[in-house]
Amino acid sequence: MLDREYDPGDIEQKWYEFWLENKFFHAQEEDTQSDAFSIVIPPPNVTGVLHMGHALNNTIQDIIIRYKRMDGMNTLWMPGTDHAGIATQNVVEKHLFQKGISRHDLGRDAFIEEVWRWREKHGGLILSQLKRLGASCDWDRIRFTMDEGLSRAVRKVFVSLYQEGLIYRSDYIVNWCPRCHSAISDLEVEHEEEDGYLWHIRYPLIDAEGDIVVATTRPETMLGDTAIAVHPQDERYINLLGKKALLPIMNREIPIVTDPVVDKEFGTGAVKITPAHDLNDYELSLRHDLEIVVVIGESGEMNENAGNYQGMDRFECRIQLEKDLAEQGYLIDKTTYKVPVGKCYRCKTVIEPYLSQQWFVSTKPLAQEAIKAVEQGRTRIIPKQWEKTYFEWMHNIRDWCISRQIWWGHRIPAWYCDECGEIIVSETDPDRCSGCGAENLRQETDVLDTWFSSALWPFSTMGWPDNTPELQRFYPTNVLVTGFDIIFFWVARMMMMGIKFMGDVPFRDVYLHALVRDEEGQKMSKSKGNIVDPIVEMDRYGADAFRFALTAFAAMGRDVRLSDKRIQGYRFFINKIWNAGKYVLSNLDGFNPDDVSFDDLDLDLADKWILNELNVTITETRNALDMYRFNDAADHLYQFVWHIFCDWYIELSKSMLQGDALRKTQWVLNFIYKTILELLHPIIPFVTEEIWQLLPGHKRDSVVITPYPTEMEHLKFPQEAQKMQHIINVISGIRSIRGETNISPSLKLDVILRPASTEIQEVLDDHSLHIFDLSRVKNISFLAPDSPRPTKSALALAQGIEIYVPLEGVIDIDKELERLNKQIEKVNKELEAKQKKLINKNFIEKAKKEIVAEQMRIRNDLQFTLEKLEQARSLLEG
RNA sequence: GGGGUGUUAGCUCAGUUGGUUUAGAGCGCAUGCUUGACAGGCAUGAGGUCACUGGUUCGAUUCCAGUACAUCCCA
Repeated sequence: MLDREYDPGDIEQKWYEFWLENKFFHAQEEDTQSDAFSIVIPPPNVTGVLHMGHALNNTIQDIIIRYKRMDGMNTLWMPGTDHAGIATQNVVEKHLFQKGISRHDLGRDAFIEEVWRWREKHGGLILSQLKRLGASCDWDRIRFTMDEGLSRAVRKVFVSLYQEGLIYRSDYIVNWCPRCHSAISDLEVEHEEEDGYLWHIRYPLIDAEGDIVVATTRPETMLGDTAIAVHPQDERYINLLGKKALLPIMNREIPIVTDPVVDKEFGTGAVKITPAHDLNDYELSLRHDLEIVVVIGESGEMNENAGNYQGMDRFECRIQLEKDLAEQGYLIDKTTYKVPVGKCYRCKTVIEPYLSQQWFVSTKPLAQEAIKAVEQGRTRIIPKQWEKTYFEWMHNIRDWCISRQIWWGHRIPAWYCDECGEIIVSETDPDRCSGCGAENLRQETDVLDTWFSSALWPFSTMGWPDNTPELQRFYPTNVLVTGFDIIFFWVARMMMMGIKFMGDVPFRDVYLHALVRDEEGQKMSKSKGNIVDPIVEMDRYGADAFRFALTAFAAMGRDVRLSDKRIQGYRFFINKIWNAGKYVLSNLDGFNPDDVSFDDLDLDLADKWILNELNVTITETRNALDMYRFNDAADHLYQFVWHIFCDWYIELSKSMLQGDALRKTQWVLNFIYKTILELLHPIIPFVTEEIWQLLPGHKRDSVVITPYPTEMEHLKFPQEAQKMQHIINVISGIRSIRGETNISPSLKLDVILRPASTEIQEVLDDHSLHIFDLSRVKNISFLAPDSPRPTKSALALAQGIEIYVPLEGVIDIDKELERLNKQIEKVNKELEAKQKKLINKNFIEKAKKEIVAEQMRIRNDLQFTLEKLEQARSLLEG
């Protein structure tokens, strides 16, 4: 006997261990019989803890993989984590800092050892959290981007791209994060508009009278100015062509140049040029062959080229400089201005555009193939609307800065020979220079962007560059499930690398799901304090309720607004399932479905109806899952379990279990309930397993490996289902009268039914037991279709049936009149609308015949209904 | 500045190829129920000019354009 309430705690752990022990999640790479189905997990950061985004993402993947596994496929869900270069380095540095140690104290090798130790100790947290969620990953294959195998893949890809000229090393203005001490890619910069100022600064002219005024949002960069630029057609400055100006403070002579990129509308139309600290200025400086002066260093401090300001932080310098400029009469004006600011997406530090030597991937040729693959449908992006975003970005792709000035990560396999200047890029560590034979080589100190290794994930995790059975069986993967926020970071790059190195796309489908937000639609963040913690929710309501909530809200392409309360709501559903299970089990004493032959079952109308409904639900659920419409699947199952099975069939079964019908009712209850559990298992794995194991006659060791239900031809009963609908309608009609006309709940009613045909009467008569059971009726009598209607009765109308409840001493006449009037008004309105439509000649002529006929039929029905209602009203009043 | 998405019940959202889904669900609300699985429950209800303005059409919540507001991405 099950407990009174469902208590998830122990049950979840028990079954997860059971699944692992039995290796149900383990993919068979040697199995060539069954169809393969594979997913690679979006690797969470090894430093990470499970947040709502992970929870949604992995719930969806688990639903898919469990569904496919039950459907008989050889499934692989490849798990793992990425090494999160900068993030992890930060975490470990912070940890060391508490002990008063900096990474420089340790040195590179010792620090990296420290990171590995840290990862040993704390890196498994998020994986255990995924297990808590129920994720059925193939844990025997777990991968890490810094594993030896994956590192080998990284090297091979790097070398091969370098040899093809698709990786190059160059001086360029990159996004420099002074806090992370590294270059980052364009994607890692968040752009915002902030309230700032526009400073107008006067630069005296050298060979002429007066001065030229420039406007800038970043005065501190002026220390590195090497020119002033104006638009060639700007008449205001036409007389200054070829002249020079004096850079204040630094007292450096700088040329005035013209360039069409200068915006005449901005400020005074004259702009200062700082090639080392602005991308546009840099490109302009190349065209004009300008000097380049770096004035800001790697920590955002002013360097030795900044004169008296050396050593100052760039923002302190700004303040001091403003003061000095004002004092010396160079500052003309300072106005408020909306300034675009780029910030590091990790630490929110203001990015410094910084001229340095970096490694880049030339992405255009790779992008071309990735575009083609989606255009040709070799990879589908779902929902389709994201294709446009994908194409847009791919078409305008810029080269990818892949070098990072940190220690934790894949060290770039390049060596420099100081003797001859040769650069050696090689998969294996070289011991001498390939150019001059010198032995003192220096390895590049930079490491690669973490996303570089993530881009290889779909094949590196399967053993590439070796040609493994896994690759043969499971590449390309069937679907990638991820949030749209990393479509560029990750999806696009995997596409490029997969096509390049595997010759085929990395995944057939990309399913992009919503982002999880809070109740108000705000992004969840620690600083806002609006975080809903998945672990807390699972502790409170169980993993199943949590998963079901996520699934039910995971409509395609939308945000998921989640709150504690909504998760609680779905716990009630889990509890409902639990209680239904309790009911079913308590009525199966001594029952074994194997003792019963289906053909001998004498099924009742209600049985055939519920079996038919089950079939419909199976189809709907499968369709929804196949189309990634998880909320629809959840919805159909919720509706069937609660409002069809529990509300109707269980109630009907109570009397059927009493007499001769015991056996077949037990069979139906068991069958329906077992199928429900199987249908629900991918969404709510724990509670379904717990009860499924207790049901008699299950054939497998676990619901995990039980075939997912399919439509069953021999259990389709559409006609019986229709007949049953009459019974349901009558019961609802009676309940409605009772509910609205102040009838005492304990009072058993007399009911008169007036069916529109003898056929319907037969159905009602044969199955009146159900009506008695569910509507507290003591007597049912029938009126022939042509007999007069009873007077002084309440009326409810069902399809083809009039339901009368004599009101003598039973019914509140005023309430019934009120009820009738309300209905009459409603029907009247609808009827008018239909009339209007059917009067319209154009409609009759142009609309399809079937439509017109159907509209006429509806009109007639409405008219008929109206007449009945009005008659009932006059009978009451009379 | 360029692009995407959204606006449907008090709240959160479905609505898959224009006409029956005469606009649905969950929560909330109202009324009544100690119903032998479940009060974390049962029954019955109330509640919507489908943002606004035009267009296409016999017919628009649905297709198209514009407006307003919201939100996200890119520069």
